[in-house]
Amino acid sequence: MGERKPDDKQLVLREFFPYRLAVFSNDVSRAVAQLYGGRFQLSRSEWRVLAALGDSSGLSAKEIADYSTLEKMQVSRATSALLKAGLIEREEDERDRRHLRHRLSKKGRSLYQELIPLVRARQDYMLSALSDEERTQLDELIERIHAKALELQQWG
Amino acid sequence: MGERKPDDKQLVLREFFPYRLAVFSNDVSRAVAQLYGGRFQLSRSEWRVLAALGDSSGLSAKEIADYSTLEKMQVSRATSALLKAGLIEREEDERDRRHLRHRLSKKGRSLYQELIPLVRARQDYMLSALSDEERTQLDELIERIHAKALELQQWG
DNA sequence: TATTGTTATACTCTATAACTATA
DNA sequence: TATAGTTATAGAGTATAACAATA
Repeated sequence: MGERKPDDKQLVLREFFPYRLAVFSNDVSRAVAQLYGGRFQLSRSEWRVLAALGDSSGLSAKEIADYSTLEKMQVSRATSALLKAGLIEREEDERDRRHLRHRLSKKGRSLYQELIPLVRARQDYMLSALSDEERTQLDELIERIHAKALELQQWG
Repeated sequence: MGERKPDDKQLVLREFFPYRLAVFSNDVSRAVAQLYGGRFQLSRSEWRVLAALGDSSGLSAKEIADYSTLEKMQVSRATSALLKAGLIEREEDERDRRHLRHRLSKKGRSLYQELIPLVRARQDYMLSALSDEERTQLDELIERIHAKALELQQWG
């Protein structure tokens, strides 16, 4: 890809995969965050919690964390903020009072229904650069590298 | 890919491209950050500045920013920390004293040369999941989506 | 004892803007 | 006046750990 022969002692940042990927992912995230962060004033954690509850109502904090790849602490902060904003409601699970069951409020559901089509439209616009076949291919390539990355992470 | 038919009113987070990409990119970054963040105690900004100067010596702060996709402010903080740690040196450009020319110190060069092979090895391990052809394909697919993401970002 | 959820702490990242010095 | 770089500030992300309530 370049004027320079890659060797073991040197690294050209713009050709380094983790760097390219981080820049790419940030730009994709920013394109979506402009929506939920702009007019709707949601943080990324809050957006993910809203998306989790829009998809499956009645989740506990831990289930929201699993759904959204957030730490339980981030979920706790996000649910506090969303409660305060009146976008969600919650109540204790009668059968195990350690669990809090969360769901969207009427206001939250209405925001969700306004936001989702906008967010999907941006995703679809970005993916319109690819054919259906290419999208499947991309998914598969990503999954294979992801598995290797998780291996490395676990080895420490 | 799913038990649920995608529609316009609902969104399943784990099937949403920007979310999947963010999780993927974070895991790839973490696999590399374990190296420079662990034994070498570098932040991500510091690692990028080190990589910039290891590749091209004598850069100004602005040139480092352009090279590394960092804000000039992050560069300023990173160079301060790297100076304090004795990993870089700098001096005024004689022809324009607004510019500071940065380079790795002997200690910084030695750290760079120790770090780069480790970092490359992790990249190569992750990419070993793909054939050469697939890597080229992945690069191309990413670039096409990236261009769309930048369009959206600029529109606001 | 283990689990759910909250709170505390500390460091990093991101974004904006004011400020200085040089040109 | 424009540019290079520093500093200040505030909000958000990340990681660890202590803690209370419940099981």
